[in-house]
Amino acid sequence: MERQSFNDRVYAVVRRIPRGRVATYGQVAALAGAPRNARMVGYALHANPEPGTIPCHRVVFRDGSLAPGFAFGGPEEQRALLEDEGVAFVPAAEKPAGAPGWRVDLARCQWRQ
DNA sequence: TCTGTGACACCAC
DNA sequence: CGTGGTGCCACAG
Repeated sequence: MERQSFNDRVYAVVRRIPRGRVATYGQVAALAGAPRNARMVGYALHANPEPGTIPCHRVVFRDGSLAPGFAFGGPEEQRALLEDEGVAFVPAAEKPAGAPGWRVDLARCQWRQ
């Protein structure tokens, strides 16, 4: 049972993310029990995303952006999902560049236990 | 058994 | 301020 790999624990944390809220890889990693394993979190979701069970689209970068290219087929699709859940977005002009044009407002929608 | 790799995060220049 | 490189740890071959 607790024999579950780190990967499985990550899925449990991601599943805990409430709708309309987002969490960063680093936060998920911390909740999983490894603040330094942020990389592992992404690897875990990509290794076994279990579509429909794990809302990986609620997991974003520390900057509020998403994984370019590995999202559901486009960050645009993910943006639509998050917006539909009630997540607030901010234009890239509001913050440093780097994102495709928008970013999740972590200040308002970052999941807090 | 060991090596390589990887949806990140942080620091340095 | 922007970009690049490194570090971390666990899983897969």
